[in-house]
Amino acid sequence: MKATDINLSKSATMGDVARAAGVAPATVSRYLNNPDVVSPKTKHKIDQAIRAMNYVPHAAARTLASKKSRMIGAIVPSLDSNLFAPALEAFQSQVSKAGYTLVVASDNYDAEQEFKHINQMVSHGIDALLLVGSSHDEAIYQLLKAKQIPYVLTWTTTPQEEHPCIGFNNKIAAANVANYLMDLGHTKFAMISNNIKRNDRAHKRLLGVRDALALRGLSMSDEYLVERPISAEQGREAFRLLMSRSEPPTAIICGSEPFAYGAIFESKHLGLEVPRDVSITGFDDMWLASLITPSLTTVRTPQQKVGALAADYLIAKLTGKDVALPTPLEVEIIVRESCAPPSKH
Amino acid sequence: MKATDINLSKSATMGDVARAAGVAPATVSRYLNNPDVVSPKTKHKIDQAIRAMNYVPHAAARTLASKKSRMIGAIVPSLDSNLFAPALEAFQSQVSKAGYTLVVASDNYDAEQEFKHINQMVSHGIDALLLVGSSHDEAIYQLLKAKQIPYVLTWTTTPQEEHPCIGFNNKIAAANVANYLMDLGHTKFAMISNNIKRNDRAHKRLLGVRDALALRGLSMSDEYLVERPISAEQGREAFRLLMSRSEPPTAIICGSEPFAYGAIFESKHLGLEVPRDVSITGFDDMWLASLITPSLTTVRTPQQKVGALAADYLIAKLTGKDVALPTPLEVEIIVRESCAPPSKH
DNA sequence: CTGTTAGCGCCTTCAG
DNA sequence: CTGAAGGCGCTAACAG
Repeated sequence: MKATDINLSKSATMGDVARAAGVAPATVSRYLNNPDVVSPKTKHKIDQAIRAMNYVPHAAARTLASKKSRMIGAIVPSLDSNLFAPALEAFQSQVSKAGYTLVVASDNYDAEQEFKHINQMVSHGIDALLLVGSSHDEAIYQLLKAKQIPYVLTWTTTPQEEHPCIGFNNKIAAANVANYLMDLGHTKFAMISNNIKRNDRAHKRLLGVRDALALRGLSMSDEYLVERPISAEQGREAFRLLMSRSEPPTAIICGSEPFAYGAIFESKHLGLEVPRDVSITGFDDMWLASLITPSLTTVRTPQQKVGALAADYLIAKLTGKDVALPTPLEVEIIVRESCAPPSKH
Repeated sequence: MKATDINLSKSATMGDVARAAGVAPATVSRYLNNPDVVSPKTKHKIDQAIRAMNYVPHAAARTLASKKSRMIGAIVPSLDSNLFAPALEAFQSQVSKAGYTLVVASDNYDAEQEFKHINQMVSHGIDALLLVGSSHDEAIYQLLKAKQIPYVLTWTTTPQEEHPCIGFNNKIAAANVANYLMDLGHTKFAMISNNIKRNDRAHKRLLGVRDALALRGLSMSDEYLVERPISAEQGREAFRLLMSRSEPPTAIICGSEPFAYGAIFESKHLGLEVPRDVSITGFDDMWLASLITPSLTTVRTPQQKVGALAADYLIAKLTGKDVALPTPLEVEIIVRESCAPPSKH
């Protein structure tokens, strides 16, 4: 009923608004982008006209003329899986609060897909970009640099590189877990991990474990490293496999939490008792960790914080503000029931 | 090293490509949008030029000139929570496969936020839009209609309305659950549900239960309906509350699966045994359903299918193809261990 | 504080 | 099958 019907077929343009308000288009533009420099009087007139005509600025035209799209991109390995969801939710929240629109894509841990998506996003003119992990095609960095698009790498920290990162130290976190288990007396370790070639976080966690073991003169042979796609179901299978070894491990470090859930569930099917027969650790501290029986000893990672900080960083960067270099986030081992000293026999 | 350095500061434009290829910009445009009408010879020249200069079309300019942004929007209640993640992942996959870019936002079940996001997306020129559920501000439909933007409502089916929907019948699904429990002999029901005012799917599920009960001369009073934000933790609390009633229910229907998980975990704390002391049902059949003890009787909903079909529908619509009216998807009760006849006493 | 003037990069008739 | 010309809606100097 409103004045909507004025432009049912053709949306009102800035020109229309300007005419209706009796000002020049440029003034309307100012009203929109820099209201402070417009006199209250004309401001009012423009405001009236805008809501009367139900005017909505044309973002593409704006992008074309201003070189700023007000869109921010995010590429995650997977939208499914709770692994990145909390961070993405926080990211989207901050991003939209700042008036930006979020563009997302998932690459399924596939570098080619990632590259394709980034190209598409760049073509769409995204102003900034969130990436997960630290291993990305060099061409990507070149592209981003050429187009001067700010970006952050999340879930990682690589002080030696010059890429801005927001995350925690996966290697140290995993080493801490290994140390905790060694303190309990474990020496026979196994690890269930995502593909270490394609997933740099998984890789770093493995390194952390290996380093920690080495420091105490221990090691983990390759047969005790099981690489799987991340899911509880895969965790079950991996667990079964590991426990069927002639010499089963006394502690299993799961590089991703769903593996740990699967392992714990499967232990019941196998008639094994956690932690008496085998200790299990997770990674992330998802909601199920405290509810499952036995509850899961794991490392708590600041997921929403990663998302929120990443957004803050990018937005600050876009706003031209001073941007504090993000420092690695803290990570904490949550001790629950799934670990115990190895049983002697 | 490539010819990338040609335009480090300023990206190559179509004009640049045209000049390099010795043709007119219009021809390059054709090559991009309608290759078939370009001769193989010039096609080759243009191709060369494009990859030599590392040319990437400027999406905003394209949108401005063509009125098509090649972006598709999706607004979901939450990116977190596995509730919509599988569907969104499938949606994104199809969408990007078709060359579109996905724009997303979450509205936290808040109508105002949803409206704001839609406006923003429309301003950005999205070509199509995915929405969740059937209750949306009338202004939204008007806007979409005015701008002629195809859309789908997902997770719902409302044949009486003229909105295209892709989903299943929540009411019937819930009624089936109630019937299943009544067949087992239950008469004292409770339901744990998300806010029924803000979440139309939750509302429909409640109606389904109520209707089914009524058909057999039963009913559920308001004290046995507990409304909570969706999470296992809330499910625990709701369960505790319900079981502390002087006359506890013998069957609890959970409108969302996390509630059921929480209820089952909490039952152990309370020294109750499921299903002996109380039967519990879920809704969605998430991965945990089969792993938890007791495993969860629930209704399996075709989540990725919803996402994939929604994408197919919208893309077909955009392509101008004949679009079959989507029919309601099937839903299936998965009988596991969490339900049994009520114990007599 | 406001109006004028040029484009931004591409698509789309319309001719040829 | 290809080229030329105009404009999509907005912003960004530049004057006034």
